[in-house]
Order: sequence, then structure tokens, then C-alpha cells
Amino acid sequence: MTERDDAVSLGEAHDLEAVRDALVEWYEADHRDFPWRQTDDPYAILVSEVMSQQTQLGRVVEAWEEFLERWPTTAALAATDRADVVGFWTDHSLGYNNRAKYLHESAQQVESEYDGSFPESPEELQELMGVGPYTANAVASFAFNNGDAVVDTNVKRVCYRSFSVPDDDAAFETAANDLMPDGRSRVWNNAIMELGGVACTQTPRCDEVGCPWREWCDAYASGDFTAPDVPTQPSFEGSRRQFRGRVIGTLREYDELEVDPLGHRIRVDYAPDGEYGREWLTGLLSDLEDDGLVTLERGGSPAETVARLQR
DNA sequence: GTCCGGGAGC
DNA sequence: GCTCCCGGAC
Repeated sequence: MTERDDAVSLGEAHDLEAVRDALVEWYEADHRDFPWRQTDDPYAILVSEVMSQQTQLGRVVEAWEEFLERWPTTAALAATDRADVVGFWTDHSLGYNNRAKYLHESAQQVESEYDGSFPESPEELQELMGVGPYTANAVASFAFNNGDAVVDTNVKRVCYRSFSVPDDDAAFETAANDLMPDGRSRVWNNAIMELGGVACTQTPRCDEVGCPWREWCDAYASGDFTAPDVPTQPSFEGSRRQFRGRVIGTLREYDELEVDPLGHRIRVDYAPDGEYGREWLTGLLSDLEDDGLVTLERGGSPAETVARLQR
């Protein structure tokens, strides 16, 4: 037993069927329709995965379409000169040329070792050059509905916040696989990555996008939205101005809010008694009050102060 | 010689 | 995120 024996499995703490159904329903009702979500061609999916590893999704769409137009199959790609592929990579600002080299080489592998048709298991897919555990799972899932849970930073963030999974790679993998419904890796991995991509973002948008896990989510309950990949200190200057803006934005959504819940929605590293806590926020709110933007209702204790937008 | 973890570089 | 390289263990 390599697992921590004091860890409570997700299945014991939650109705997993309900949790799974809620996410899949949410995903199927509405999601971003990237072109690679409309194919099950493993080659096209591999190309999208390799491109996505280093480039913003928006930019990838155009490059992906052009790449597949030029080299529609592994056979076409394998037959071309490596220099052409690297050239394409550079022309489209796709980052490290190594990936182009790996893609070219993996196409040749599929042609020579697999007779032109992709293997379907994550284990075999990993034999391809440039394809590690992550990409193998993604291709197996999206092309063949035959993968395990994909664990990227989005998925980690979701698990960490929703179910308080400890910041530990093995724990994330176990949790992600416990959550995934058997035999549904295609829709599931799309759905949980979509959740991390549009709802459970670094600054969370739970209510704005109607996160389907709010009723089970530890972070939503506590207001603590810290996560492994979220910087504890804001990286850029002028943060006070930034936070004034967030206060206003948040108060437009909630009629009124007490200081602590407000603080947690303003900055992920908010802690009532911390450096950027209640004292800091109260100062910020007082300034906004002086500027005629916010109304404060002082309660019995500092924590009971309620803020609303001045009408 | 082979397997594994860590760190560097793309 | 993946490969490559190195050092240590066996």
C-alpha cells in the first residue's frame, strides 16, 4: 500500500454518480467547440495535442487546420522532408522545433511500425517519439475513448479545490481516475478540462458559468480558492488599483457581501488574519467608501462589516 | 548492463 | 510536457 492510509476516497465522501452526471451534463449543454473536438482521427488529435503543449489555444486553431491541410495523414507527413515540418513550425510561431521533429518521427513510426494505423492503448501510444504519459492518454481518450483520466494543471486545480486533494502527483492521479466514469474517457476528459479551462480558472468563475460542482465543492463552501498553480503573491504592480476593480466587479454580482467572503472572491490568497486580510481589505473598502463607490455597514465586529455598491 | 529519479534544455 | 543525460543502486 503506497497510498496514505488516512486518505478518504472520493467515493466514500460523495455520490460519485451525481458528481459525474452533473459535469457531463454541464459539458454537453455548452462548451467551446475547438475543431479537434469534432474528429476522432488519432493523427489529427495528436497534432492538436503537440501544438497545444506550448501555444495558446486560440493560435493553435489556425495552425492546426493548415497543418492538416498540408499533411492530412501520417503517410503524407512521414513522406515529407523534416526541414519542411520544422519550417512550418517556425512560420507559425509554434515554439520549440523539437516538437516538429518528434511529430515527423512519430508519423514515420506509425507508418513503419504500425502499418499506417495508430495503436489504441496509452501504453503503445507512448512508444511514439515525443509522446509521453500525458499525450498518450489524451490521444487514447479523444481518438479511441480508451484512456485513463488526463491529469494536467487544470485537472489538478479542480481536484485540489473541489475535493481537497493534496498537492501531490500520485494523489491527483488517483483522484482523477476515481472520478472518471469507466469507459467514458472521451467525454470525461473533455468535460473536466473544460471545467478547469472556463470555470475553475485561476480566478474562479463559479457562478458566472454555472459550475456544476458548486454543491460539492470545498473551495466554493470555504471561499478559499488557492491552488497549486495559483501564485500566492500577485506578480504585477499596481495591484491595489486592480483589487479596487475586483471589489466593484464582485459587488455588482452580489448585492451585499461580508468582508471575508468578499476578500476570498477578490484574491485567492486572502486570509482574514494574513498580510492581505481583513485589515487590508477594510482599508481598501474605506477608500472606496470615501470615493463614493461603496457603502459600508459596520457590524458588531470587524468581520461583520457588510459592503454593497453605493446606489 | 539495466532500471530509476532528478535536473536541464528544448 | 517530453527527451536526454547523468549518477546511484543493484
